Amino acid sequence: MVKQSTRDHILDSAQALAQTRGFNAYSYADIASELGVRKASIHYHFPSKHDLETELLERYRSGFIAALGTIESSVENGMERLKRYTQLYASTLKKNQICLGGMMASDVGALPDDLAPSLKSFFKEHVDWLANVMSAGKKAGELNFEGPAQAQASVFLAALQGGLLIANGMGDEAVFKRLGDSLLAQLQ
Amino acid sequence: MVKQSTRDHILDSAQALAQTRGFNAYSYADIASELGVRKASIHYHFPSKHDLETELLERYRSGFIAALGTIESSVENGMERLKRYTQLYASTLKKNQICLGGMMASDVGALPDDLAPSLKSFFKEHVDWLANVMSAGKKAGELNFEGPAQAQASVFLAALQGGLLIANGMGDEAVFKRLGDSLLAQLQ
DNA sequence: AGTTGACAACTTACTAGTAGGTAGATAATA
DNA sequence: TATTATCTACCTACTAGTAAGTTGTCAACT
Repeated sequence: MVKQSTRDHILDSAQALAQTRGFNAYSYADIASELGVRKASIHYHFPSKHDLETELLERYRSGFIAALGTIESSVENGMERLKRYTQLYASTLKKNQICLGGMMASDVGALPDDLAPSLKSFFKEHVDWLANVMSAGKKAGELNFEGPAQAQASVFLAALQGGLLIANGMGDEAVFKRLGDSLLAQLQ
Repeated sequence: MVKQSTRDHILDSAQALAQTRGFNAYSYADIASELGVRKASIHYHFPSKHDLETELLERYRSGFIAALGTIESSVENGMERLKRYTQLYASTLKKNQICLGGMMASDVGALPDDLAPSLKSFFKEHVDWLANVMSAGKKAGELNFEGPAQAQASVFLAALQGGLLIANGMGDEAVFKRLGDSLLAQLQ
């Protein structure tokens, strides 16, 4: 952890608020009071909320891609890779948060239109990564499923996103744990 | 369609707004202008926004239970019942909306705590209904899956909720269509 | 039949508080 | 001395919510 600038702190705070309360239920005042600075300082770094939102999504996207790279380089087995992927979601849930992408998707009707392409890419990247892992895992005999890997990957992603949503809504971590286990068991 | 009171119109409008923009991104002013009445009229029927939210969820819950009853009484086959269930979600997506329950779950961090029990019951009702359909369908040889029906039902619900979220976020109905097909095919 | 009272549904006109955003002064840093 | 970062102080628009008054309907009393 190198030097954390105010700018980074703002993004961190905004992200936590967005993933907890929703993309449209936090304000510059919330961030300011959390960081102990004035609202105007935040406007200095992010002139409009739209600027902040744009950067938030971009940072989340690239951060997630980095996390996927870490998984690939640290474990070889397909099943193990999927397990690690679900753990990424589980750690979000522990903070009573859902995926920023999922939150944006739910609030897309109240968000500026120009965020949509980036959000679309976010989901596409995840499905593609999962499909690759599944395809390779099947070939290696580590994973077992019928039909195209792409379809299987879509179901997997949707179930995790929905599971995160439901478990968060029910305030019950165990719901997500069981879901993840079932999901992985089906690929055995 | 019997007499639609202003009260019902308010609920309809609020529900549409909540399912489109999010539970915290619509105002009494939005509803008022949509209905052509004054804000104060809405406060007359629902003194606080909390009152409106509570009733919104209750109405949605009981409406959904009624819809599940309709499915049960109109089709016998388990696979057909699940298909009809997924169509309920698909029709929501057509209006660029997601499930009100899913929307609430995403915004639960910014919602009054006393809505939580009702939301929890909402998801529980759905999983239980799906588990019953699946269990009966398996016994009748109409559905095919391994492991407990409850686990299967949880995955099914999570995948549909997540699929709705993702398809809405991507602005692509076909994504949900394919997901529903895969999901049902896996139970064949 | 005509008046009265009560109530439901809705209005206008207002409140205090919060939203995002800006101008201009000031402090820290290179 | 510039530049960067932060501040105070403000603006306008909008938020949920309230008070008090107006309308229409309907039943009870005379």
